[in-house]
Amino acid sequence: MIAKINLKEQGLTETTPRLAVLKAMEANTAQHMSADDVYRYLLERDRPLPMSTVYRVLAQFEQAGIVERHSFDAERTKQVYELKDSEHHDHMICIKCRSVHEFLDPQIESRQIEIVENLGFSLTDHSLNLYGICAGCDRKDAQSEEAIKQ
Amino acid sequence: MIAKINLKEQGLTETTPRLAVLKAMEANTAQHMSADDVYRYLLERDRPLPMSTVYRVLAQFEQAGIVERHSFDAERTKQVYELKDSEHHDHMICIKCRSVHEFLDPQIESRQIEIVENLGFSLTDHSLNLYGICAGCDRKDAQSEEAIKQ
DNA sequence: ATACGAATGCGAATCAGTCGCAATACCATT
DNA sequence: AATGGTATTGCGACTGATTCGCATTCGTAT
Repeated sequence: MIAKINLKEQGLTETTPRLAVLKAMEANTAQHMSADDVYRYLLERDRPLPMSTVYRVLAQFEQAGIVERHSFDAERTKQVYELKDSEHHDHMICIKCRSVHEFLDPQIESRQIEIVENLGFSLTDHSLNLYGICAGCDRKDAQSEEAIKQ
Repeated sequence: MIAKINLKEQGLTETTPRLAVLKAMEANTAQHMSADDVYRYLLERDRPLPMSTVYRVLAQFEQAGIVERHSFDAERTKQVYELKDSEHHDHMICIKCRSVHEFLDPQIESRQIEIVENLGFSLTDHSLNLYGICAGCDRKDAQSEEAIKQ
């Protein structure tokens, strides 16, 4: 659960566009949203905002620590955003259905710190993305192979 | 050391542009090369190739498994390529000087597989990027702080 | 040498994201 | 509630990275 976010507390004045983008993000916590997703959500469910404003507001939110930006797709380099909950986590991305599963593994987390320290490097951030095929798509694959055999 | 690559063995006919790009990559194994780096290298040291061809050839190489494509920069989304040696490895990127250090940690590798298996997911690929400040830049930072104090 | 398909060169197009600037909205103050 | 000054927005034009379409050229098997 993500605590209700108050823009003023994050040092941002409350403007209509910012509230709209925040609402869009809060309404879609289940998925990672691209700027375009936010744009289309607002167009359909709310009041249209120009793309440039969507980008700007998302950048402001990122700076303020309200959202986190990721770039999952190994090929296409579209960026997506998610509301930042207190817990850091890594991502597992299904290359078939593009679904994203979040996880956190303490063992990996602590090992990363060890590696980095051994090299005199100071860690500010990291991203671990696992790409593969999720259980759901795997099942579907098996089914369609069945179908072909018949 | 990377084994000498033979284009024909990888299913690619030997053309002048492909050989040129391969040479450029082989001459710069120490760094990760962007399409633009390859373009400029050829312009200066060899014979110019149009950007579109550089991109095309790099894409062909990627498909053939000759190079690997990464996107390190968390913000800017420029892609870089490196010749694929047999060993997979992860990357540690200095956010100051942009230098990239490669590493491989068996503990993390095996833990990833465990995590994925527990979730019925089949792993095809992964990327682990650690961002921080390298020993060299850390030293420089400390020095300039000294300088300011004086 | 010839012919066929594959690969290239060229520029135009696309795609995601950013920028400059005039117009407007916030909000503290009267 | 009106006012003023700053922060934010809307608009369109722009950029940088990458891709595409298509006529031309090259590589290779005959």
